[in-house]
Amino acid sequence: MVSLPYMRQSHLFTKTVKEAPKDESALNAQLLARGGFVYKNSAGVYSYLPLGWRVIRAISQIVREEMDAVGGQELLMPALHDKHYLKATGRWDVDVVYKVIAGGEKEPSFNISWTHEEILAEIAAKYVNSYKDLPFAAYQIQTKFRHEPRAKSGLLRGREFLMKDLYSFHASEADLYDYYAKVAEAYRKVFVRCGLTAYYTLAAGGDFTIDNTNEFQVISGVGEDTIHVCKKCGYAENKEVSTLKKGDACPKCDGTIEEEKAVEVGNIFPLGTKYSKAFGLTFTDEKGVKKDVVMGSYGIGISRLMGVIVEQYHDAKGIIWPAAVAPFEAHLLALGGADGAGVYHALQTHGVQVLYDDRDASAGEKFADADLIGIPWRIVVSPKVGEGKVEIKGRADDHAQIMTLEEALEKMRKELDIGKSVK
RNA sequence: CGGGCCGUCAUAUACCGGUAGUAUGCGUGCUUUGGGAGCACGUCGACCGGGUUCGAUUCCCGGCGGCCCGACCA
Repeated sequence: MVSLPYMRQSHLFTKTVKEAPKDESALNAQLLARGGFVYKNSAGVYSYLPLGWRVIRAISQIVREEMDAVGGQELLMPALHDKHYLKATGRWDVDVVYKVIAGGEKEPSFNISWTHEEILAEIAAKYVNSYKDLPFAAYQIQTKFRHEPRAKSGLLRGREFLMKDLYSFHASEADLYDYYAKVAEAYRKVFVRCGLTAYYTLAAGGDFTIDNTNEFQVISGVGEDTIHVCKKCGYAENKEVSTLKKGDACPKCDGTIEEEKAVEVGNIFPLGTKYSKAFGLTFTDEKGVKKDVVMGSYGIGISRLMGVIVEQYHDAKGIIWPAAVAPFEAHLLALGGADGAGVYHALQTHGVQVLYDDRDASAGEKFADADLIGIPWRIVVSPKVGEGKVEIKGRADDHAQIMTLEEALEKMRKELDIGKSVK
């Protein structure tokens, strides 16, 4: 069934809760749980409920558009991986890998997906023969499983999470780095569209690559990383590889280096030929010489992004979704016994994604829920507002205005929240 | 994986070695209707296992689960 761009709140099977759950202390998890966006099934394992899934889909759509724009071809790979994949690259015994023991077996013969370099390298080996088959890039949005020793911070570090992973295949390192720069640019666009200020940061590669890599970092007190950043020109280094320190002059401009906690929202890795070699992923070049394909990989944590956005966009009353990722565009409240059905249908006719609070609830409860859920525009119909008029208020605005529906539609069109800048 | 804290109605909490209380929610009815309404009645609870004890939800041990700090990490 297709998820409709409009909904009556009385039909929504989830409810808001007034009090923060005692088993969540991270702000993103508290607000998302209270609003009915997510349900925690285990530590670091969440269900995305109807409202939350709409946000995930909005973020995914932005990511898809930008990946498609740099030639990414979307596919979907399996979550269940035979052990030969990780054995081939020596990663079978990496400790975050969840291994699967089937009924009747003593030893695990599969693992569940923690990353897909091996899977796609093997697939690519079937189709790539010549330099004429290169370059290309493919991506998926899929669930990753990692046995984190300590899941924490709500959606920011889970054991199961949604990730977009893009892999690129090249005839040369030069071509890889050319594409790498294009993906970095695409990532900038993704984060801008999601309303985030993300710093392009030099970092260490970890398990995935031997080279230094680059990460996109959003400054936030809940971050697990520490970056050295010049806020004037946007130059940033992860503290783990940085030779700079707080108070130093920026090496790129006349600004000053600051030290900040940050959340990694994206990363890009030059992989080289490690995975190509393991799976016989070779091509024949113009001179007839057989060579290893050069690979890159590029990740964005989709579910983490939802958590980060909540950390950045909230107030004491609830979430303030940037319009681009909001579950709906408008939240229609019928108060004082008014019937909002007419306005509800009119908004639909004008293509506005609207959640209609038609519940038999008090005004205070509807206002509180609207603030908590955080849809960008709140539209009220009531006897007080008057026949033929609506009251409209942006979630972050202090005051509401009364106008005709046509004027309200115009206002919403004009004042689209297009997000913050990127450095 | 080391350390700390914590498991009580659906939710948030309180008390207690001897009949587990409050608020919210939920149900019914009436009254309400612009910032989580009021009244009445009703409804629902001690994570699991073992030990100590006349008696354990309470104390002890173990398990399981959750959160936090650290290490590690999208």
